[in-house]
Amino acid sequence: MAKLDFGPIADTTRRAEIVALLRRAILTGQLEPGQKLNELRISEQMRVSRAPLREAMRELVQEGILTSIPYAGTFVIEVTAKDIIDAYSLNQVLDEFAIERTWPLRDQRFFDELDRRHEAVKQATRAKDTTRQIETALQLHGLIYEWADNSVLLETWQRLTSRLQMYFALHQRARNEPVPAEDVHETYVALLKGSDMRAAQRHAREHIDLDFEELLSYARGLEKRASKN
Amino acid sequence: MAKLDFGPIADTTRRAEIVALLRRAILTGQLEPGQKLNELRISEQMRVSRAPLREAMRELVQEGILTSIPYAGTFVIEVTAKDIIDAYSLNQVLDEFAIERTWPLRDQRFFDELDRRHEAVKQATRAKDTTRQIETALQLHGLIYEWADNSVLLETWQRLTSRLQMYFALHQRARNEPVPAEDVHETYVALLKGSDMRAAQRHAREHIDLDFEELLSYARGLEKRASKN
DNA sequence: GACAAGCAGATTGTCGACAATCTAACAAGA
DNA sequence: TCTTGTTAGATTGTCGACAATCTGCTTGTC
Repeated sequence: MAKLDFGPIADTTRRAEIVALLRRAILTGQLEPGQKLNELRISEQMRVSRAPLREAMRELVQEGILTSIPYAGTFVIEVTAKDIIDAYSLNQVLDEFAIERTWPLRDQRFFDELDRRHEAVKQATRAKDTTRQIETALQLHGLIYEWADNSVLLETWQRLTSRLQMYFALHQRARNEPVPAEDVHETYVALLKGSDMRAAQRHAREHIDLDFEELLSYARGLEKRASKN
Repeated sequence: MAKLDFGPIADTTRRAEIVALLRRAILTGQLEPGQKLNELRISEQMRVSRAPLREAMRELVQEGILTSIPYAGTFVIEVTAKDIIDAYSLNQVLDEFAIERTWPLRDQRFFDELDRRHEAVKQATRAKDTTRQIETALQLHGLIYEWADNSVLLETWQRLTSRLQMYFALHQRARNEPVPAEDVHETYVALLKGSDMRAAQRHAREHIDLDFEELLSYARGLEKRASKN
């Protein structure tokens, strides 16, 4: 018997598809922070009744990218500078932990997958597809979490990723300029292939990809704009 | 004008109450791991239609204590030894981080609240109310997360707490014997009041309250029982 | 007896309609 | 003018019924 892994069949509930659609719209910034989601309007656009739509929205609320106020509505979360700082600082700690756990488990398959994802980032960069660039960069970054063999850690990372992706997308949209052409992941990948775990951890802690500094300055801009209202 | 803080009004949707009811039932072990939740039966018992019940269940799925398989049902998550180990090891890392962030923010109000929660644990212990003892112990433990001034960290902790509470409740149920009478939190509280942050972190990392060792041995028992099927 | 097809019951997924609540505009009174 | 009460419209929360899907049993065939 060949050990062929078929994997699970796709979820074919409307709910699951709605979740995917909404999530994508939020994470790419098509739905802006603070924006209200009108159930009737969306359900008509999607040709779906409100029941599965509402269930989908509950999931995204719990996922942390929507927020719900009873009898008032469901809204895309607002993004403050503090949120970004908080998410980033937690991400640093988790990175360190993920690298520590992944380290002894690295094997050829890990290195191959690392290269594959790195290549995907470079390709998206060449194609100037900013949305895809963010996606692939986060997937590259997520490999250490998938490899760390800790399901709770992975879940936590995935929740965090949603927000990070949203933050970066907003940032890109705001500055509205082409993404950096040079490859900022070269060092990261090289360190993960190397033999100095501490160095890899230090790098993760100090220099996150996708220039975090810029993201922060964007966040501070948001803060100022918000305080004026 | 007296600066009286009224705080937000209680959510009075059926959905929110159902969430609370179900969560409590799961975390106290009244609903056992792996058990299926029959929508019709539960909605009749609660005198509620299936719509809000289903929405509540979606929330708990996303919260990580239920799992859903399309057209098959929604089930209480199974608990494996690995889950417990994973949750615990992540908890160690988060504790360290939370202590680091809380440390410079400690003030009189912090110490007062620390004592208050510690007292609550002792009281539950004296009353031999095991469920409440677990709850209060986790609340005591959660103070450093509430104080760390990092919303993402707090959310992560709350998710983790759900599972930890469930694990401990299962453990207590399984061994079915009175809880330890002596106070295991004395050292923890003292260290948090002291001036040696490293020592507090080390304590959190090495000796978690509510004897984790026992919990693990229980988890290993689960593993063995499961492998027999 | 083994096995596939098909049927019946139970359960989940989805729908359309109704009830409860909120918001904003307007009117009445101090 | 400011406050308070009222009302209409829109939106969310909930309900009961129907459709889609799964499960286990029965039946028929070899």
